Amino acid sequence: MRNLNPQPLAAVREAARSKTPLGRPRDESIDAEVVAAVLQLLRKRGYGAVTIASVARKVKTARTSLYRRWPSKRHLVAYAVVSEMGAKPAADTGELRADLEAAVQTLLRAFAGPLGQALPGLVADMAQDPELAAIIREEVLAARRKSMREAFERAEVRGEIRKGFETELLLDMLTGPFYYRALFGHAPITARMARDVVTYIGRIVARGVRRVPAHARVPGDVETYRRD
Amino acid sequence: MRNLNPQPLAAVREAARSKTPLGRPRDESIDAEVVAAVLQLLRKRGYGAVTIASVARKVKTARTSLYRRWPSKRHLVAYAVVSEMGAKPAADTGELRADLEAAVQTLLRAFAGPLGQALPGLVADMAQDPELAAIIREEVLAARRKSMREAFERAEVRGEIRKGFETELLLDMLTGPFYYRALFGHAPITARMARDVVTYIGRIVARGVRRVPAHARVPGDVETYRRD
DNA sequence: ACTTTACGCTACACCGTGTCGCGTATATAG
DNA sequence: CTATATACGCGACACGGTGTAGCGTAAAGT
Repeated sequence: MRNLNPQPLAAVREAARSKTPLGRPRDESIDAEVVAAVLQLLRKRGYGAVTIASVARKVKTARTSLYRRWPSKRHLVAYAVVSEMGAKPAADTGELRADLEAAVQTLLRAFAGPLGQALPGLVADMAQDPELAAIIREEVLAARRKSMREAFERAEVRGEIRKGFETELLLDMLTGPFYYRALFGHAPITARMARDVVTYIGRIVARGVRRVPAHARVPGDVETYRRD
Repeated sequence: MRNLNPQPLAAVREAARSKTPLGRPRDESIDAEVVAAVLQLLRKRGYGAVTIASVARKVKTARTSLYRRWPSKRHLVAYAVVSEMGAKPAADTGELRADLEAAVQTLLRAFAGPLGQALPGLVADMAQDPELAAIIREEVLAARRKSMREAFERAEVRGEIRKGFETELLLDMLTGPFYYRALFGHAPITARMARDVVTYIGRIVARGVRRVPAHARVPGDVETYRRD
């Protein structure tokens, strides 16, 4: 979670001395309630409805109490989203297609929930706060990408796919369409689409492809694209 | 441009009567200066620096004059971006790869300019204003998508690629990575990456691919992915 | 008791959006 | 030339959201 909730200076000392800090302890239940409130507001009324005041009202606490825990609204929302979208266990079925399908299903579900609602506002906040951007990338995106990257690596080791791909680009082509559609809304995000993306990615990396020798070509076997 | 600048009620009557309206005419030079000012602010200081006041100051006009022309800041920014990113001529080289490369080059350049700076804020505004979202989709995205879609269709007619693809998805896989990287910044947008995307898309659609008959397979010719 | 921290509250400063009304400038219609 | 209609520049304002400061009080440790 890193720097998202840097406020408890007392907690730092706590970790250092491994003792209970001093003074009145922080009400830990508030953290969870705030996260729940943010996610609910996000889902039901969108990013614009998430204000410090609206969250405080929902949790029945004071605005200033929230500012004691998070230095800004951005950090608050990021904390909530990261809490919800924490690292997921990476699927390892022994087959690339199934691994990727599992990963894509996770994306599908994520965009139906609060993350889908938060995405546009989150992206705008990230653009204005590089530190926040780094946190979101590392805590939300990196975990998902890592599991998919490893799926490709395992497939390569198994000899299931060919070698030498720009894996990062494959990841972007696999998941980029989801973000793209979620943010611009020009096309719906469907299970069918998720399936097709995986199929197409598979076509890129698949082995078992033989170049048809020139003498054996039939009309229509145009080979515009060089293959290696 | 459609509904982005709906203010000139007089202009409606003008069009209806095809006469000069009445009263003091609007200073047309302001429109162009405003667009230039918005784009410059966007490029140099980012979306956050674009406020009605900052634009008015740059153009040396009054805030209220801007509100007479555009109903909100969102409309103002959208108008500027659409003015800059108007429909581009579609490349038609007779070869899919070259057509796609041209389209992708356009994207590459666009993200280096004001659009790249505006994107996060624009996306957030779109999420809060469905009407604005529709305008941006139609005026900015649709034109680019159309030219790429037609490139695929021409290639299909020429027999350069196979048939039956989800073209919309191919478009998303082709351009989604650019938007994805521009918005999240997890990887740079480079000429190399642009080239590779086109290569990979080509691998998906290319003909000249023959399934290796089972009796002719050599070890390592794993065929996990069904092909049709 | 004393110290230290958290909590809830009120008040405030700041900034950006969007609206209103005024006096003035510039066009057309009669 | 007068009347009408619109645009312009200006000042003022309401509204809402962010973030800060200070107060009295509550809850822990020493």
